[in-house]
Amino acid sequence: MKISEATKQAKLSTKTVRYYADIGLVVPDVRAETKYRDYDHTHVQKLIFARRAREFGFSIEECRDLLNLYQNTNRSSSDVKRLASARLADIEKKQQELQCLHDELSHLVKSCKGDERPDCPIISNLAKSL
Amino acid sequence: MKISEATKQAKLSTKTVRYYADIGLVVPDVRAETKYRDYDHTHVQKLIFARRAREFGFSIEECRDLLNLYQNTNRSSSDVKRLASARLADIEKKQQELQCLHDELSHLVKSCKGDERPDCPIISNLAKSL
DNA sequence: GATAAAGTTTCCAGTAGAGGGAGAGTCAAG
DNA sequence: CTTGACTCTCCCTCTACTGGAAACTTTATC
Repeated sequence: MKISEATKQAKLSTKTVRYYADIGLVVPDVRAETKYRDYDHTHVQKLIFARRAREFGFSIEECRDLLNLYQNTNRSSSDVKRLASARLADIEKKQQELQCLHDELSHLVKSCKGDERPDCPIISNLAKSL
Repeated sequence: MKISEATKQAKLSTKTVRYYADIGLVVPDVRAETKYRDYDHTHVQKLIFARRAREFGFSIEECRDLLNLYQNTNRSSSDVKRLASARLADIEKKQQELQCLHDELSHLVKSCKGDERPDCPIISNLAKSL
């Protein structure tokens, strides 16, 4: 199938699908005469797999690893679990950071009257050198 | 003062400080004869302000807005509150997304045995087209 | 005063993960 | 046969820097 059909099934943009071909993440066949990319069902499956992994926040390189594990029927589930656990740890770290930010900023927002006067604890706090 | 002293006080890298000068965020004087950037105390204050705003996750353009509000003694605190509230909403949205990701991924990680066998619910789930 | 080391300058390139658009070739329908 | 829809490659843009090279200035050492 041509690229538009593949993007439709995989729910990705043509730009993204071409990009994934360029970087070797999901590489279709290419019709020699027309230079058109030619995707089959397995390519589409890999695109879907990649999209979902990206949605989980895996980087392109992690997606590459996961796709290799996906294709490798000899893999052990521990290999996959290791990648996913690392990603989970990233998420948890990010969650903690965001929680700190949220607490600080919401405290500032609450303490700011938000009226037409210039006094503003948000600005004052940002201006503190620590 | 020269750039290295400013970076030291503001706790930013020289690369970053020069970048901020280039994009017009914090623009120092320039010694005509040597072309060396010349920072004074108010420049350093702005650099610190910008660093802290960045740490709060404000974009460069938002930092620019906040710096304008910081310098504008006629501003109303509601202007600042509006920016900070928008940023807070961003953070809360991101937190929700991360929570969803975390729940899904931790469920998958828990359900994966992580042994030497190839069966892996993580891979199976990523391969689902929805 | 000479020289070496450290600091500063500009400029160019690269990062992740695409998106936008130009200009040219290809394909299917009317 | 032509028109419009696709597709191709190529280059530029974005964010917020970081790294490095070559040239210049300042500072420290002898």
